Amino acid sequence: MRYSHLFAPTLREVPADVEMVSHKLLLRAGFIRQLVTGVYEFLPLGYRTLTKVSDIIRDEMNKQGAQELLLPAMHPKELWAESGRDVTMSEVLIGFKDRKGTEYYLGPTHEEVITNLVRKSVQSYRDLPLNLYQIQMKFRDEARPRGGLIRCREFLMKDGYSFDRDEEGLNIVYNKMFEAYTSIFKRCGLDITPVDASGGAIGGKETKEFMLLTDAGEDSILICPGCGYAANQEIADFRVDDTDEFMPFQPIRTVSTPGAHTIEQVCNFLKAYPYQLIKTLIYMADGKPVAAMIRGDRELNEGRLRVLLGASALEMATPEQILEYTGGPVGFSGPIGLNIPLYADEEIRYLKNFVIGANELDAHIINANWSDIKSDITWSKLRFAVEGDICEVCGEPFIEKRGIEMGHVFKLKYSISEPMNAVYTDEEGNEKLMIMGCYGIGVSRIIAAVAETSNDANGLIWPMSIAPFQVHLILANATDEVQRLLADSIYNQLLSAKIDVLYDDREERAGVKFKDADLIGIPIQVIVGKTAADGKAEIRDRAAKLSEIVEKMQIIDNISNRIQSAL
RNA sequence: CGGGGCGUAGCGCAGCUUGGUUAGCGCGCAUGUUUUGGGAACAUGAGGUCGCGAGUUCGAAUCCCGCCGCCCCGACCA
Repeated sequence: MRYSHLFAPTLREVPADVEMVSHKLLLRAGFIRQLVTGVYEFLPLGYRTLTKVSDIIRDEMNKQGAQELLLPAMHPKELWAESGRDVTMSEVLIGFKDRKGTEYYLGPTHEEVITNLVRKSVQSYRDLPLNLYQIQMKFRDEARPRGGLIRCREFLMKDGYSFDRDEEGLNIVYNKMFEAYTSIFKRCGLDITPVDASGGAIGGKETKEFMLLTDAGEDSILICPGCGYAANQEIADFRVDDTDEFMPFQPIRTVSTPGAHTIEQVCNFLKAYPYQLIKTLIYMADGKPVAAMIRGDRELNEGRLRVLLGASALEMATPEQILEYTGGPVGFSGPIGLNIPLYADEEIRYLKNFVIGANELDAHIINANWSDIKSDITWSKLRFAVEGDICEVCGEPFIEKRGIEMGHVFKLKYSISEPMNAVYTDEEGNEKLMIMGCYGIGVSRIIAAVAETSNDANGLIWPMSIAPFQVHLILANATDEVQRLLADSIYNQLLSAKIDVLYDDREERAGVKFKDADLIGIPIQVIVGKTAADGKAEIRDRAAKLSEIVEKMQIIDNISNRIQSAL
């Protein structure tokens, strides 16, 4: 490709309000442009890299026996009603109507569509297992798109789905996909940490997220330096401190706390610490109220509570509902006298003389103890793990890191096949549910992740495997005939050798070309300049910033060797 | 959805507080001359619904109201 024909509008400056490094560099280097919030155009350079990432994914998926197909982006609403996810995922679904008024969604993920396809086409155990995937744009009405390609409303995703006869089959394909993912990220030059995770709205039991650990990450990851256990904060398992220290009980009493409805205000008013308070949170679980109690300085893990309750929808009660079920306003809820199910975090089991709400305006109860609470209480781990919590496995304290989720493998099991009745007939003629797994990778997000982690003050630095081109050939002075002849000759030789080359033949000053080359970040730069008179060119490593002067006869071999060793 | 910030030429910004010529600067773009290995110099020139709408006023980029869009921070997820 000749640069003079390339559509790659590089920028010297970027909008001041763009924060993330990858976002800035991908914009500046002419890889992407934004249409509206969370929706991007992939320019030729960006699309080349996207294609290279996709090809690596295909290669590794196919190696593990998966088959590529392409499913529709527009889904009839009824299909989503079958799985019930038209309700549970309603916030991210982007819908529209056709001319007849039939409702559709743009696919945010494809479990429904693929399960429908497979259940119609597969009858016998002989047709299983199946492992199918596609690479396609996904559409999600994200609450907050951010960071350029990090979090988009329209993004390229590889999504794969497996259908097996039994758990054993699922385990085999799940492990294969885990292997494939490990290889994919490695080949893309990403250092990825697999962590335990929760299934989220897609459901599923056993799941691993592939995390890129970076301060720019959106998720919190807890890592145990002792045994290597790593998990998303939402499910990280920790050991609860269950020491029961002796402490004399104080007389319980109700005190006036005018205007103090936050933990901080109550603490200031009562001269207490947040860990001496118990906050009582009122939730609506599938329409029924429950109370969850947790230490004042902790955060409730709604995922854990939802699992404990077996609820599909869990949301905080409205002020009106709180008034109805507790008799008091928001900020003064407490367990005494409540007529709704009580759940408490195990951590507060041995707390004594604690502070709780009195279920009336401007009043709290101090020196409360569990013997004062007559209702039944269900104890469970309800809070989020935090840095310093003790690893359940080995007893070492966790450290916390930030991460970006690059991929996810789930064992869906029967969560989709059951509501959608995806069945097959087994050897004995019995009808059985297919067991499913699903496997996703954010393809466009990989580009952002690599850009985020591999760059310097001058621009991007692509690994050979996914660089838009392998070689950036620079004709330093386009008006110098000797230079042009040598550069043309090298260009043609590289093309013949099937090496991906971008040839900067523009009539620009050398400095402009060097700046653009460093910004775009192609790993090998070949500079044809002053040394052309001696029949030599300069080969420069973008990442190491090291150059060598090479005789023209050896240039192609030198480059080929560099490419081979980089791949 | 809550909080904060921003919207003026392709890009980056000033002007707005205190309304008043023809709305300005840098980069980029076009033409010419010189230059030619790290984002050249000079000269000339083109380029604007001041986000949109309604209002106040003799007069609005500037003041008021409404809307839209964008970025950042939190609740949600590849």
